[in-house]
Amino acid sequence: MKSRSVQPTSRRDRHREETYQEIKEIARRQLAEQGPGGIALRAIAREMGMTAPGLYRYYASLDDLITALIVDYYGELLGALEAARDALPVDNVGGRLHAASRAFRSWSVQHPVEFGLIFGAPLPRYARPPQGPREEAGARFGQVFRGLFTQLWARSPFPLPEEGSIDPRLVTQLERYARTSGVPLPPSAGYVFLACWVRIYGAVAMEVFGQVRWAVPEGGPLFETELRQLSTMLGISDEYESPDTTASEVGSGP
Amino acid sequence: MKSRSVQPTSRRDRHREETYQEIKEIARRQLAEQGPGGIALRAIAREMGMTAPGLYRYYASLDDLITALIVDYYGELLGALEAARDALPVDNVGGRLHAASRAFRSWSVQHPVEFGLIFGAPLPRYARPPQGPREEAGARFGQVFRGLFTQLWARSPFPLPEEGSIDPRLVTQLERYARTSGVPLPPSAGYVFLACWVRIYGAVAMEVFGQVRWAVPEGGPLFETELRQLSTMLGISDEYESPDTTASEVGSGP
DNA sequence: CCACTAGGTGAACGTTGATAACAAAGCATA
DNA sequence: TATGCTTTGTTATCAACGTTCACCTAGTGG
Repeated sequence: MKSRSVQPTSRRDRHREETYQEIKEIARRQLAEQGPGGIALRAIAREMGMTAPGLYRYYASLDDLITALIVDYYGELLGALEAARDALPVDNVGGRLHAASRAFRSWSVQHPVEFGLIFGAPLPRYARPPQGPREEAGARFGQVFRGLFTQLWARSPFPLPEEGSIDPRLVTQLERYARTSGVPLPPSAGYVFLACWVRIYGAVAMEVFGQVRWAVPEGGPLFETELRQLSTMLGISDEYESPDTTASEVGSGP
Repeated sequence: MKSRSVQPTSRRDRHREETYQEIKEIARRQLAEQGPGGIALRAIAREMGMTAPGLYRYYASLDDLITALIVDYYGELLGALEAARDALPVDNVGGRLHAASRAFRSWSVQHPVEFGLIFGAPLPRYARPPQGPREEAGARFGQVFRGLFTQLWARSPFPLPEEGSIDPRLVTQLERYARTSGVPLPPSAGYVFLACWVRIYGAVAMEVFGQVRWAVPEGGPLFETELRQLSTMLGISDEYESPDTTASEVGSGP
């Protein structure tokens, strides 16, 4: 790794980068089409006009490839969230929170398999690396909501549940979290944040995993209602607006 | 299929039933130890002292085996729920609801892989059968909470959100659900039920899938707090009691 | 021009799910 | 009791998988 040259994009390096992208591209299509586990090194190589062992010059194992994919997906989801958030003015914190939440659901519904990879049970043989780019991506992802939430709290504090109604052990945990991660939220506000996230995650996960179909054929309305309830809870119901009806139409897969 | 004999448990039938159980038993251990995807027909056969094709006399495919496992797990989870519920007197609806909810979390935390199989993303190559014993098991599972919830509502109606705050499409969906499934709940009460379930499912899924570890190392306290909040929302906070502290200690996996 | 290395191939190992052809039990009936 | 069908299991085989090794080739840098 002699990073001597100012122009690190040599002819070969560019080709290598292209190959990286091509591999991931094909893996993505396999993932989306065949579901997880449909990612097969040999199939990728075949489609690329290569042989399987050649891929090991790029990824040390299938797990590494999948990890790279997850990181990419995380990044794209993060991008979608930030884009939705930044489409509104900075002072409209409530609107930004709504937009980010909706973006989270939209992306998840449109990428069910990928959602499962990120937020669901770990893949069969796939061992989740404990500390790596994946965890970092997760942290940045959480930061979006955390940031908006703390802004909201700083701007106009919303009513909190009594401390007594929160499990003391949870209070301890939240205090430690606030201390180590530098999030200036009192424990009960931290709990409200967690509770909000639980509802958003729960609603989306249930929809994506087809776990709510027995009651509700399509998850959009439920999510919208949850969002609205949350906004009243956080005192930003004024900034709640029904989404564009055209944007909520999503053809979910089988 | 001549069901002529009154004694269907012939010598062979018993042996066959034993073999069924042995297969599932080994598959369960593989699942728990190796994670999903660790279930391999050949490995099962090897461990049984058989050859792989012989297993096809019992299950038409690996998917069928997994489906059978899921149904079994569903049944056991259901049993745990009912047991926890029935440990309390029938008139203590609130307590029963708490007990069932806690049983749901306990089982899920103690069976993370199995939980993923039931409530998470479908397995790689596994195609979820649209209508079968699995759906039936899911229906019975939901019935536990639905039953308690409707009882609770019939006994002492809790405050409901204004109809106007619920997405009209969701109202329509809930009306249709109440009509087709015979659950005598007004739409807004149906929404409250769904919202409660979203929070319970969300909290448990996040804990099991390790999606909340960044904030909270152990999910018990968060779940308890959620449960308590829900009970206040449903007007049964009087019947809320802190669980036995000894029962909340659960050694979660790596 | 020459040496070195990155990138790719072929063969091989051990694994998987699945099917087809065939043998041996078990069981029931003539 | 003897015959014949059904159930249960085996062997052989196929196609696919991840991964490793030895080898080759083409491009790069000195």
